[in-house]
Amino acid sequence: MNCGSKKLLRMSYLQRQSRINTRSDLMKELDKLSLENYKPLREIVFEHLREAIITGEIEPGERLMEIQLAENLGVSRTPVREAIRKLELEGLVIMEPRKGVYVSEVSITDVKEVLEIRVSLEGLGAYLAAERIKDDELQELLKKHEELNKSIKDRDVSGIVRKDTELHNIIFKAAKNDTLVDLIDGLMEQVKRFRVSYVSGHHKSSDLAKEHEKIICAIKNRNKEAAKKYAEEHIEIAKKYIVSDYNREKL
Amino acid sequence: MNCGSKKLLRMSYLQRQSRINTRSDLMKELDKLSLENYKPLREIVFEHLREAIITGEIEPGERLMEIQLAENLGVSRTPVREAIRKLELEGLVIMEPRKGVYVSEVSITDVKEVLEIRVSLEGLGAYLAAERIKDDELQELLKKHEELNKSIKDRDVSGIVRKDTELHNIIFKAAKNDTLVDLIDGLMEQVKRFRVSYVSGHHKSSDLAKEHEKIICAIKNRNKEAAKKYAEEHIEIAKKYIVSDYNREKL
DNA sequence: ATAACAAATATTGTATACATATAATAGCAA
DNA sequence: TTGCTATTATATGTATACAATATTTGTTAT
Repeated sequence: MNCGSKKLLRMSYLQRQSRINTRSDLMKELDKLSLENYKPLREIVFEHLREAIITGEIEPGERLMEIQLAENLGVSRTPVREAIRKLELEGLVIMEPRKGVYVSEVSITDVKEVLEIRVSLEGLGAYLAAERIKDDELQELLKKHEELNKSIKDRDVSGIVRKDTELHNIIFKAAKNDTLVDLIDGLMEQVKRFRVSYVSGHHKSSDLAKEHEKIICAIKNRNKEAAKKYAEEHIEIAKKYIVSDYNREKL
Repeated sequence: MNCGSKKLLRMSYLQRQSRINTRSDLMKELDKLSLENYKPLREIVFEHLREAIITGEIEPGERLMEIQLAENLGVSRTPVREAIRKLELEGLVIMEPRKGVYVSEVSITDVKEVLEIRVSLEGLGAYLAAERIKDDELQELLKKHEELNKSIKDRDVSGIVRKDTELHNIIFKAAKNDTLVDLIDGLMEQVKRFRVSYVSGHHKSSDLAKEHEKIICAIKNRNKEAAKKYAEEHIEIAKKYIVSDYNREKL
């Protein structure tokens, strides 16, 4: 595993210079800005490690050693440890006290469980969105839908994945339930780690388009129950493809 | 705020004695046991603080200061900091970098959001339970239901709350989705912090009994859709009572 | 009195030191 | 060899030291 060039992070710490005593208003303003940008090292390390785990750069089962990570990142053990505590609570790593920390494995069972839940939550999101979406959000939704269809037509896979994610995010935002958004985000982390793409290659593009169409129409027509039903169906289908992809790969 | 008698925790650290070189098998066995029981200080601190926050012993908005907490608990800042990182990820505290850590506020909006989600998840739990429950789990469920009804008949409020929680837990266990269990647990923390009891005093006992009856019958009959519907209704009603309790209190 | 600045203080952020436990290795007896 | 103990190395757990920032207090000039 390669965590990037050594001492990469140290700069961001040393950059912070000591106080200048008499300063202009402009300097104060600049200072305030740089403060707003300030992130503790533990945050940087946390995000870095999370990214590395989710993308698979650090593989499941691999051990995370504090000293080694600290040296690679050019920081001390303290921020690394604090970052690891958060990863632990997110379920990305497993701690065995006094033994060490290991990147947790994601089984197909875990993914099935998560998607089972996501079926419900996506249904809820669409239901609430149909109830609460505002006009400008609806416009945004329709626009994103068109963009997605264009990506589908162009067979631009990475574009499809991106636009699809954005589309779902717009719906969740429109549902006006921040807790729901956070919950989904946390859940999907597990799925992302599982190597199959969320938008399966076998999920026929034409079907995908139709499914979205139905959901969006229902939301537009403020038909809550229909929106819920179609959204649930949509994820249910995606789930089936992911599972069958997995089985295919297992052969 | 009083976090208990000073130096309370230090014992658990000092208890761990240095190694005895030649030891019997029995001693090894004892050692293994004490190891399995071993919890890092950060865990103890974490659980302690979480409990204190959930019960309201530490109030929303209150500041958590590392040195003070460490002194009160008789530990150093390190385990306290690591515990706080976890509380932060759970949303129980809010961190402002370089400023401090504050116990997060729980608004009625948050509670509404959580319960909105819980309606869906409880429905999902009952649905899956109806599909997957095993005979012994069903027996356990029926037994708990009787116990709950007894508590209701006796007007034993704390008994009702306890049995109700246990009943719901049995259903979720039967759903065979561990992720779902963890998710619900995390979510309900927020509601518990909100001072209204989850089983509202205004939720008529007779209704409560009927609602449970319907859910359990549906599960028993393996009627998934009905189980889902009744479970959703049940939480929806509870949600209404909690919200109206809140409004009443606000007067 | 009050605003602005400066010094002092308290608190968080980070690094390091020390203690203890686990793992790995080597030596030794049966 | 095999199994045990002793030894060493390495990693984690905890405490403390140091650095930088925020906050409070105090002082001075207006």
